[in-house]
Amino acid sequence: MSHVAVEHLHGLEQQLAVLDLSAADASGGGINRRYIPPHLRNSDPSKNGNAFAAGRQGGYTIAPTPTYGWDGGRNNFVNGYHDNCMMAGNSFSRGPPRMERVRGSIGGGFRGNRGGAFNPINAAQPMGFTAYENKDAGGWNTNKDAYTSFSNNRGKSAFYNDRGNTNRGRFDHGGFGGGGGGNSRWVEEVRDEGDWSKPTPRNERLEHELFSGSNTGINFEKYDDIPVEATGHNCPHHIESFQDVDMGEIIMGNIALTRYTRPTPVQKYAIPIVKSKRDLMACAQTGSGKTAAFLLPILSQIYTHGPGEALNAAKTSGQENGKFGRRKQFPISLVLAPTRELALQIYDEARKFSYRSRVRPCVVYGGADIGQQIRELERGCHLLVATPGRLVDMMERGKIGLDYCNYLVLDEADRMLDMGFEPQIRRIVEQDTMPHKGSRQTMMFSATFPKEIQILARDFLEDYIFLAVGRVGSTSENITQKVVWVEESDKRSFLLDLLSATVIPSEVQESSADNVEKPGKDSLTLVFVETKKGADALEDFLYREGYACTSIHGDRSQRDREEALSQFRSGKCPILVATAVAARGLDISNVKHVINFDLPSDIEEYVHRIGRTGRVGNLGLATSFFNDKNGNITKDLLDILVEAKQEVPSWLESLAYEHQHKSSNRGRSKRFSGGFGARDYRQTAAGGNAGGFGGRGGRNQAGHGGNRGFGGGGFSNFYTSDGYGGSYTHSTVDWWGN
DNA sequence: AAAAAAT
Repeated sequence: MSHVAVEHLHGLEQQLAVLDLSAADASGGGINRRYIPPHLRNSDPSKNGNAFAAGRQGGYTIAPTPTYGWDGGRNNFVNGYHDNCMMAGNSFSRGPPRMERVRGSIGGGFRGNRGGAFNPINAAQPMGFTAYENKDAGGWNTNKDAYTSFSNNRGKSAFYNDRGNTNRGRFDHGGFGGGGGGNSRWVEEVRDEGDWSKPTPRNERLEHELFSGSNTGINFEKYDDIPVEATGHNCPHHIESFQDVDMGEIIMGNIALTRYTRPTPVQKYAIPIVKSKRDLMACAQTGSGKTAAFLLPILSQIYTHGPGEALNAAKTSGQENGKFGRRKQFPISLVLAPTRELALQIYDEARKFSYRSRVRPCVVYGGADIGQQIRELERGCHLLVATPGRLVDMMERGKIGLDYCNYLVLDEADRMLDMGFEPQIRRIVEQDTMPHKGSRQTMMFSATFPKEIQILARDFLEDYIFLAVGRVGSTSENITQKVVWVEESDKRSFLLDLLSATVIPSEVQESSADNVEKPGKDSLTLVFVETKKGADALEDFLYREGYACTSIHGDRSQRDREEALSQFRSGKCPILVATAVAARGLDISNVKHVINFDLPSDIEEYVHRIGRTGRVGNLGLATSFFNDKNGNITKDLLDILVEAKQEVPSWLESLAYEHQHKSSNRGRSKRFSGGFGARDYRQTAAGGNAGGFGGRGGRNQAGHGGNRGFGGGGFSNFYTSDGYGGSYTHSTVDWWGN
């Protein structure tokens, strides 16, 4: 783990010039002054080193961390209990309280808003903490007063105006709850009205459902290699263990149940940042543990503060005619994600961390029955995970109000912009009833930090901390990347050869007993193709060849997509043929081999794809079929291979050379356009990073921009964006001319 | 000449 304070501030001017966000700062109150990203604002670089960002010339990319799962708890569970330790660096004294907004109360009388039979509290469970004992970890520290320990000088902010909370607050667990039997409405009220910081009773069936999933192995030493850099005003100090920051007994209990042992680097930094109510812009990949990095502290805050106004709004929404639809829900937290599968994945995590709490997570996304989703919402929704389109739909139907959404997360923000979601996102965040920035807390996650994302950060975030998370130390060395020349007509037979070497045919697989781990489960192969038609055709072909395989792409029904994914994950179908839909974000562990049957035209897409493999201890293999159709990716691919110290076929080298001299811009990826020009390189290195990440040394390819300073550490993948006077060029025309 | 996402 490195926390690097970069000493110099060269390049700041260039950075600002690049951004040129001056007059466009409309959201800044109309003052026509140059926008300076908050984390760059400090005039004393020695205190707040941020040449890191400054030297980046407007954008860089972090290659993905492979999809590490969590340790199965086999080793070193460190802590049994909270130590009530507050971080010395926590900046609770920062500025005015964030949640200042006070909403007028809506409607009057109390009325239970959920007549449904859903009973979140298992009345049959005995109350009292004997039921909470967790022999593994003792994570439930029942004596902890999470609520008061975080009050500090912030006190109860006005936002969490305790209207309706006069009877919230410090109930003993016995005060409520015991009376739950039989009366679902009473139970519902208990769910909302009780002390949100106290765990509700156990539910063994649910507990088993949520936490019995296999925990996949992880090598923490590798994680510790991931360099992280935080810049910004009064950046809270990072934590080293989950016990270093008080997240309350519900969270700690669920951490124990998930058998998370130590925070990943992004969690070490993000958790205290979010807990101290700061906005966050994090460059990190799925698989770095970022889902938990925002869910844990957000949920912790919600447990600590209770539902506040959102509760009353939800209660009374059913009473207002017309204005609100019946039972409009007012989530306290919203997570936006680009793909349906990713949304589901985040939702699944949220269910774990909201176990035994009063928070009810929901997920909405397209392609699924909206009626069903609405019914789920109406049973209560405190944390909503959504894809943008369906959420807008829900808002327009009056099913969701964002008036009390204190926590906003944009996950895979770059991806969402790439997919054209910006209008919907702005519609959701800026043109509706969501609290303004500064009133809400906003967290953005993105693999890259191009200009578009910086603008979004400027518009959505307030005085944010910028977090740059590298990837596992030598990830690129964990993944063996092969590029083979295969003509189109030979691809299928070549694929069969490849598969026969690594995949067990389905008959063999069927024969193994159910209780034995299927051989296929450990050798999942992900085959990427470029088109949906191609995916269908190839799946068909493989099926006829006797392989248990399935496919996922955007034309398949949502049900089929989810089915395919689960069959793949479970090893029932150890081969998945996929289009770009599966390239990013999906946390599919155990992928041993990624095959680029068709290479993508965008190097970033390539990097994301191969990032699906490469788990520690399970060396990953990525094989790409290359032929003369792939000219556009030649140069970038070469750069990646060299950077990752992979074998480079000599024909690729000469092709790249030819290509470079043949034409100028064409075929260059937008993010990597200009590649690693010497100019870029010098500026990045001179920007203060040279030697900064020392690490294991050795990234010294001539002309390989921006990497030397980071040694062998994860930052070797923070590519600078260009060689064109420093501007991040994003063409509005894509490779197909659309 | 594409994929994704609301219907």
